[in-house]
Amino acid sequence: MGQSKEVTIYDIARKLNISAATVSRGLQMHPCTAKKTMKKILDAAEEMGYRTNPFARNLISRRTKTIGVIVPGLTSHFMSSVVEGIERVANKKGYNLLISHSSESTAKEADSVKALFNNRVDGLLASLAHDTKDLAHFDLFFKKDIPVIFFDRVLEHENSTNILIDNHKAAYMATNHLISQGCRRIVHITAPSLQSVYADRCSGYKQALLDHQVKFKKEYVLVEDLNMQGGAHAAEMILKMRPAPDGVFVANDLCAIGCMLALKQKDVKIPQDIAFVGFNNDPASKVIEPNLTTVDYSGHDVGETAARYLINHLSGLSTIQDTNTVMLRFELIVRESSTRHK
Amino acid sequence: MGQSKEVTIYDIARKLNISAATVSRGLQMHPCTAKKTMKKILDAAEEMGYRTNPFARNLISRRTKTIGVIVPGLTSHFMSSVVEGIERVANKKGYNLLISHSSESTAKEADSVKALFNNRVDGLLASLAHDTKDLAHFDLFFKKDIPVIFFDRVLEHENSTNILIDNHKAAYMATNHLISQGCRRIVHITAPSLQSVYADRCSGYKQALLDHQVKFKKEYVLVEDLNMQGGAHAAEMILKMRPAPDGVFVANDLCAIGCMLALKQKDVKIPQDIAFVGFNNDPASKVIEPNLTTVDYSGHDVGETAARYLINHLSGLSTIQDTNTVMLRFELIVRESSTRHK
DNA sequence: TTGTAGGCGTTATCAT
DNA sequence: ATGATAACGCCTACAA
Repeated sequence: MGQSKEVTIYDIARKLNISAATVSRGLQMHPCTAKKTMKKILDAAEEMGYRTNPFARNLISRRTKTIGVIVPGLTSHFMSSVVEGIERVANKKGYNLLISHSSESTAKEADSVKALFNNRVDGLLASLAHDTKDLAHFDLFFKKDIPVIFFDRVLEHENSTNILIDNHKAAYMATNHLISQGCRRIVHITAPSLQSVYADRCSGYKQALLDHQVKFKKEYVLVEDLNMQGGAHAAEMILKMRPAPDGVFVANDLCAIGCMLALKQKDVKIPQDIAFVGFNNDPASKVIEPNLTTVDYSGHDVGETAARYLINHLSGLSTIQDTNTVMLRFELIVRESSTRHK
Repeated sequence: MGQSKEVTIYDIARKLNISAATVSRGLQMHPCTAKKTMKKILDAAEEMGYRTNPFARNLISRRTKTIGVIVPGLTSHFMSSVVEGIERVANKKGYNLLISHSSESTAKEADSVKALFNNRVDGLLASLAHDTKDLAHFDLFFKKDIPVIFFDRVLEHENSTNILIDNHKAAYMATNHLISQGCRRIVHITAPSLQSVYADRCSGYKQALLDHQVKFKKEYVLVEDLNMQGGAHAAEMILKMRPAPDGVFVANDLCAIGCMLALKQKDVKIPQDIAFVGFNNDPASKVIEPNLTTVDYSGHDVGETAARYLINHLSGLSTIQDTNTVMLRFELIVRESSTRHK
């Protein structure tokens, strides 16, 4: 619409009676420019409302200063924190973000990959949809050696760097904690997902049982959508089990909460009848009563770390290949939902 | 790093022994291109792994097909829903999103505006930081007639379109509901903010009191940060009030929840002693006990509407000027926290 | 229907 | 230290 024409370096050059080349150098603070001319150029640019045209620049530099981000969804507290973290770092380093969400659909994820590829992002940060079981749709990037970093929801793959926490250990600690509180019939609720996050949490759970001579029963592993509704459904299963379970380790807080609410409605006492541990430290874990014991790790850290790694790599400051997996710290936060004795 | 060289229309032209211009037209499905050559071109493009260079294209078209988004933060369920909505529409229409968050700081907001301006976004969607009290930092856009649409957290201004709900009416209904439940000493918790969202909610509250001959007391209006901590702080104030209030209308769910938790800890009974209504239908409102009555409106709708308006405008399909404010629908969802009689 | 040629705003490589 | 000039990849009159 009313887009008035833009000021170009030629306009500045004309006004100052110098060449466009000099203006270009002045704007970039190129060392071999006379201090005086540089100041004149910068002042004129400011005054005339000049802004550099990123497209002309990118056309030459062949880099877009843009990072693509793919997340399964934005509405979870964890994921939105991650994105905030990414944005903070990217902004500071002068990178733009192209964000898209897959809504947990591999098809959409693939579309996003293609779209971001066509937009020529310099690199990609991604967290996978639940039903994504291989990384074939990322081949566009792998083939061209455009760096891709996966975070949290990752899959093993040689061509990529993964940023996550030690899910096996976290799950081990969570289960361990339940055992130490006296639980012996411990249910595990996990996602219908092929990502290692969930596989690792499940294996940590099993390992803890094993190490304490608590027998693993595969009926105790419930596969549900990891939201409140999935939790409610799991509660129905749990209510039918005989003997009744006395502990639940859930791979996600909201699901745990949905389960707790459903059980409470049936007058099951938490933690006396059954104790709970969740995962992710969602704000709602401090709202549910009793407050939910959970595994805490910072989304901001995940996002910032991922962005920093990628940008360092893009700047040639570091190589990615040598550290294929980055583990961030986490912490088990003990609250009432799992505290059976004082 | 190994960025292999890109295929250009010249490469395709050479291979097919035709001119680059024809290739260009073929790729755009320009009507006056022979069907046969077009097919050849598209096939060759596919086979050679051609992807159009958006920068060369933008350089000519002077449009970036990019929309800037500024939000105060991403971690609230509402805001992340809005962004999801925006992203969905933008994607479908072939627009990219440049997202930044102000962390509720006007200074950062101004930085983002400048950054997005320099990136030449075609338009802007923004929701303001709490302490933003004028739109001067958006002048860059206003002066160049680059469309800006504000949503939810808006400020009155002639140059912009606002997308929100009728906050006055929603607050009126919320307060009304408390009165109908028998509450007469109703506290209102609001933000230390100059946005009309909060002013309108406050005025709706006052109007409802007025219409029911309930006296307005300015001590009943508490200004707090709208998060759980702010709610806990408000609870302290409420506990000191004599006579004790019997209802609270909070401009935000999380704050309401923080307040409820703090009061419950002091053995105040909800809703018997004091009833609650919140705002936004955050998922946590179904976790707190008793479940929180709240005003529901869809973040997805807000985002999709905002994006659609902007894109229609950019496509010249509609004009923005004639409808300066768009009101979306909302609904009061009554739950136990405000239900004093059955 | 297709080809020629010029330009979009920068940057980089030469000279000067 | 500065200036001319040629890319960068695509689009679009205009001509053929």
